[in-house]
Amino acid sequence: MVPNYQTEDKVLLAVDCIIFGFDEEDLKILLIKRNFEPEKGKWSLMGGFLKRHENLNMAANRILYQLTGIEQIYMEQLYAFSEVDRDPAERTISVAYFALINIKEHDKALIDKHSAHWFSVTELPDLIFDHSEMIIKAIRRLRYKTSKKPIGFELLPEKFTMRQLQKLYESILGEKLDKRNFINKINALDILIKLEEKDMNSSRKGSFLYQFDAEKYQQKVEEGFSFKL
Amino acid sequence: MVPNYQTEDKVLLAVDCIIFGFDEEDLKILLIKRNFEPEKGKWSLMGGFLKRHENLNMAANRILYQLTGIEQIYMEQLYAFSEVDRDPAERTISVAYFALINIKEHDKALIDKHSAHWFSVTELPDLIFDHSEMIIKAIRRLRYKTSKKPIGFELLPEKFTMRQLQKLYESILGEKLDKRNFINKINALDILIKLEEKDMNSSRKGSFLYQFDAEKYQQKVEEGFSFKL
DNA sequence: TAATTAAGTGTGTTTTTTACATTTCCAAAT
DNA sequence: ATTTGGAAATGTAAAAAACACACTTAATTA
Repeated sequence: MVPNYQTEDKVLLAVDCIIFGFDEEDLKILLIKRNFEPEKGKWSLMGGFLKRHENLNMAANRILYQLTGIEQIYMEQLYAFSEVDRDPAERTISVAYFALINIKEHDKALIDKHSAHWFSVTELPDLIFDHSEMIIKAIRRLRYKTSKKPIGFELLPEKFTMRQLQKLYESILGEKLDKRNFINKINALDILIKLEEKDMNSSRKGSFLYQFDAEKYQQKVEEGFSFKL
Repeated sequence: MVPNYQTEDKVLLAVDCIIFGFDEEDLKILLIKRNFEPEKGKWSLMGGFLKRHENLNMAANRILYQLTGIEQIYMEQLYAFSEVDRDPAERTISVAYFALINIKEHDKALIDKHSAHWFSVTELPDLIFDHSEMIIKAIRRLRYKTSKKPIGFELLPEKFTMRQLQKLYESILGEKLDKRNFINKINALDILIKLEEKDMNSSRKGSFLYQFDAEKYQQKVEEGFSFKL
């Protein structure tokens, strides 16, 4: 009954990261080709082990930095995966994190170094261990969060069009949304700044660019505002 | 870059359980008085260490069984707590679980054995380590779940009155609800069986008893029904 | 200057949520 | 037998939110 710290089993604690990105069209996940055993040559999430001097958030940050070169990444703990045989090499528990990044911002050299590749969430390859399960759970969580808070701006460039934002939401939620209703709802939230600039790539008319207004957002959160999209 | 399983730091992995109960009036949490070091004599969540042959769910079940004597407990993984110094005795990561039980059902002898005690969530004592933080997170999660799925029947006796159910929801959500609207919503869900029996304790008129209809509920879940209360 | 293409915009309808007060039933007291 | 007290039970109208839906505008290119 009384635990004895000395005699208890210790385990390796891994952190695996589901890195979401968005490329104007599809929600994507960054995967690496493992260049080490076990399961060398197969696709997997980027991961690593928790070190003595770190907490899990620090470990996740470190791992994300290793692959993307980005230091301040939006990131959340997802779930601890602990099946006894999940890693055939050794008893390992993995705490999965998911992260949202602007797909254009990361360091290409690091991607190459890790033989990493962006996969659309609708066309994922086979993955090692329980990594597919992790991704399924991450997508579910992202969907939920998206429908409750205006998350997701991390996935877009600093300036974006309403159309891009809508496509992002559509690809996260996996369904088409009505253009007018979407814009009305977003505007009702009142957390975007409409810029004078237009993006002329998508059409002849050009579409206005917007910016996320972090200050207004923060203020609304503090006022206890509840977001639902 | 390439991990070497041999040289990585291993850690103790604990599981701590937030056990919720409901006593007709208040939402409560079951805490134990630690009879071992560190922090002997202080209040804490019931916990234990993950063993070699178990996954985390099994460990949580084992720990819950130890304290309550109940085998099939509703239970969910909450979050992994990993601050480096959270346990002064040794580097320990704790995965918190929360559980919902019928407060009348558990084994009193075990409670005594562990010097356990039910505390109202509004009057919690000081707790060891980061256990208060765990509880705050658990309550937040429970609130969210409650507002989305008709969870919480696990907290009530098999047969209960509408009033009891409403009080349960009120104590989880921390706010008063309108009686008529509550009943209308619950009835709209169509997952309760109204019994002929009445509970005569609460009033002279007596109030009808209800039962949760697990089959109907299951069916609705399969049909993709989404619940919001 | 006509044609093309995506951007931008508003309203009526339906559904959901909320607010709210009176009557009914039973047991206990008289 | 009658009265009384106290919680249980019940429905509707108003407000708010969600949804469906189609035409006009702006700028470029042929």
